[in-house]
Amino acid sequence: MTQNAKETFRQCDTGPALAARVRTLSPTMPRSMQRVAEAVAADPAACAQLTVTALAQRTGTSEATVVRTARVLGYPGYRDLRLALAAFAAQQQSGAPASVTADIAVDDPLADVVAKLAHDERQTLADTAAGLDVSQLEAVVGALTAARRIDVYGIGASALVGQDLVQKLLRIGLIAHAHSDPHLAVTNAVQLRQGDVALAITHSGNTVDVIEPLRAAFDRGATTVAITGRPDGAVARYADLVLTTAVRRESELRPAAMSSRTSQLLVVDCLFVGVAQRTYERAAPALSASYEALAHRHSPEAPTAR
Amino acid sequence: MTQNAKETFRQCDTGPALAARVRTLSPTMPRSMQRVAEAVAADPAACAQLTVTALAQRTGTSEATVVRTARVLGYPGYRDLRLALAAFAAQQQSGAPASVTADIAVDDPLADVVAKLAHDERQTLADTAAGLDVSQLEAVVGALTAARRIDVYGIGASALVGQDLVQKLLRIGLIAHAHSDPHLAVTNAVQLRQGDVALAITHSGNTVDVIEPLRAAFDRGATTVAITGRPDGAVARYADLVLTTAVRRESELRPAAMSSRTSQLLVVDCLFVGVAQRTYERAAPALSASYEALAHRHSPEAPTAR
DNA sequence: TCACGCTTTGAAAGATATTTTCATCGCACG
DNA sequence: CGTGCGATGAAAATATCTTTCAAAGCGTGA
Repeated sequence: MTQNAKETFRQCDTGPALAARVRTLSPTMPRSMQRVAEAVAADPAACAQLTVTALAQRTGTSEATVVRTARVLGYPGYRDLRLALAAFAAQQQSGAPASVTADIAVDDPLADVVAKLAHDERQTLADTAAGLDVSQLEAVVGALTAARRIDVYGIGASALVGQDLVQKLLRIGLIAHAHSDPHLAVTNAVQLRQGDVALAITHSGNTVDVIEPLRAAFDRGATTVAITGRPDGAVARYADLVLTTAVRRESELRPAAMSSRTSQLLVVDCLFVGVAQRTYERAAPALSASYEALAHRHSPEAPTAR
Repeated sequence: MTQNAKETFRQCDTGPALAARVRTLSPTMPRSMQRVAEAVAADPAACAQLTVTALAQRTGTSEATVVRTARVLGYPGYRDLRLALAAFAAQQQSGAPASVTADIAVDDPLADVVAKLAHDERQTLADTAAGLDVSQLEAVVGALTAARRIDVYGIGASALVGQDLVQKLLRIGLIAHAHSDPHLAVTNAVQLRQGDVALAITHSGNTVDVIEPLRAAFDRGATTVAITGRPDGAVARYADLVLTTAVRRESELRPAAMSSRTSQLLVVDCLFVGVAQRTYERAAPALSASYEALAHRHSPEAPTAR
């Protein structure tokens, strides 16, 4: 039979993307949809066995809500979500032992803490990578590359991420500044104009201290970018471009700052590499130059692979 | 045959067993059922996307025949065969595409960059977790918990990691300072005494600017700790305790600073959680207090779906 | 504080998909 | 040349999924 042997592959990449989407989208959903999403994320294998009605009942919602959730997660309907769930469960079966997915307890031995934290950060990275909108990323890279001047706003843990970005950009010859003082940030923001880039980093998407300077830059006509876990947050109102980071459940011993930082740093790295690629002629010598310069600050030990 | 009563269906046999069963049972089947079985075995992924009607049409048979085939293959009905098919297909293609392990090229599309960076950082985390000496970690946590004062030294990218650690420790009531100015670092280091902790962060293990203050602290009798990728480096000479971070190959577009930072941050997080566990009585209220305090800095926006 | 409007939600109607039923067909054998 | 029996598909019956719509909830602004 001559069937259309061409790639009938659909975009429905069943893999980790599913869990990622659940975690990324979950916070922006209404309550009952969240319940469904949680149930699905908690036990995909079990949910794959359930009909709409059964899942609705189990989550204490209605069929309509289940279908709506499936839609938000990117499937045409529940039927397809179910298939993806089955696929996901199969893929996951050889995966992590349940113990590392549990929350960190006060009396966990340190070895477990290490395993759980590592697992969690790995998951965060996978989620972020899966959830990143590459076209937005592309646009941000373009804006950064062309910018006359780049201002970065971040507070608390996000301030460090901002500094990381700035360090990297400086290293390849861009003009970038990190601001964590809200007043100075605004003061500087009003100096920006079209062609400049203002970039705000906030996990919650609602941090006033970084939204204010971003707004100021926005009003001045600069290209504004937000790196946030909440693309529906207030920060997005003044952001021309939004890069979404994964959001994971937090707990007392695992503050949100921890996973958001991991997530944000991945985005920052992507930006850096993207810009470095596009300005390679200029960046490559700059990179080696800074490498050379640093060698002097190291003792003359020869570095070798261990 | 079996009526659809309470016959529970085991989904654990989705794997290669499916193909095997098709081959085993195929010869005993009537012609049209064979056609269905063949189609299923030939391209499970594609068949998983088809409805009964579609599969019947494609194989030139009827819905009834498809359902019968599903039954013979051991499933309660077509719906379940379809789920198994999806799971099977997912398992087949589960291995990581080799492409993500390759180095980042100047002309890689941004989507590949994201995938590669994420993959790499995930690998770094796994390596670090695997390579961490838990007994050393335990000792460091103990020292931090008991310390009167904690000084942290880091330069460049490691400076940010140091600040991250300090932010976290301050948050749970410890007295910690980050130093990235080598002179000030030494000046402060000589103030340390037994029972204090000095912690140096350096990827290369040979950064003079952080080794000097660590040495000063060491000479004063403080407990000295190194977080480094080179436990055989110069920094280890003045470190009572050494925590080893994973070292990955670097390249022009993927500076060492990138993966070392990921690695170092994991260690920092482990330290933080370890200390928080051991000082839980004090840390828990402090953590919630700082959380409360921050809430005021966020706008009162309610999260809503976009 | 209260009313307004927008969002969220579930009940039930509507549409599809799956399963069952049953009449017909094809083939082997008497 | 029948006759019997499994194989087969059309169509009915059922289960499942999707859509619609009205009511309830909730934040917003007067």
